[in-house]
Amino acid sequence: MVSVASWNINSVRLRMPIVERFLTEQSVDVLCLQEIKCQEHQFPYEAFRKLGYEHFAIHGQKGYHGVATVSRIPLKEFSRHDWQDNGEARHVGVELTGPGQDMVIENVYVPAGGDVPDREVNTKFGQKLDFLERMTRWADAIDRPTLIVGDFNIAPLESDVWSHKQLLKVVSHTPLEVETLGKFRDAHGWTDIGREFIRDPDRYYSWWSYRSKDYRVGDRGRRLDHMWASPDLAKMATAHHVHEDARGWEKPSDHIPLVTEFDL
DNA sequence: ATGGTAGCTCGGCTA
Repeated sequence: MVSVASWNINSVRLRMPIVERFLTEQSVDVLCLQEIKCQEHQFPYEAFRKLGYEHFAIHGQKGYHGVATVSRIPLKEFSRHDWQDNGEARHVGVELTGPGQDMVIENVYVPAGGDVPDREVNTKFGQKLDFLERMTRWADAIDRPTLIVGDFNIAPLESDVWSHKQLLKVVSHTPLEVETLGKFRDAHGWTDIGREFIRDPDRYYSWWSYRSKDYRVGDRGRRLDHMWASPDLAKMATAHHVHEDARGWEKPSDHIPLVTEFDL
């Protein structure tokens, strides 16, 4: 049995108290973090080692973005893709070398894409689409069982957002983004593990904005975080957990952790 | 129609 978690942590240094709480309570084998907002040398390695997590693949940068895969199972880092071609730290790929041997885990932080869903007036939106298209070309060539997790910054289904109608022109839920993410899915035949366990049209959110006093009011959430697996690997998934309570913890991230368990 | 909050770092960007 191998369990893998994904969590956009919005500064790993500031968030260590709730990371410790999560790891102590859930005891996952591998934790994939996005938005660590620090450089490799600033990463809180010791705090993780004390909890039994001694294997790391960190791709950081100063102040923004950054991803980290932390594990109590030995791993080997084997790739850092720059699908935006601008030097931002948004991906790290590892291969487990202990239990769950040969499993590949890709940890990705897709660009948010700015406010205006038009690449002519908003460069960031174009960069987001370009990132997804380069990732799609990469996925087309994958030839081993792979799990890709992270903050995709897209909520593809109507049941992934609090109001489909009100978010149709909001970056993260526009038809163009959903179509572009659909091409990525089709390039490898990914299985959306979250939706295998919480079927459409059931409500499933992983993010609530900080820009309201109480995230519970109106429940204006979106499912921006995902765990997608190669078809054969997806068949080995035995459970999926959405830790919504973490949004209400002390000094929370605006995203919550997702966990998938595999019988390998 | 607008502005609302958070983090990094100390002005302004990113989300």
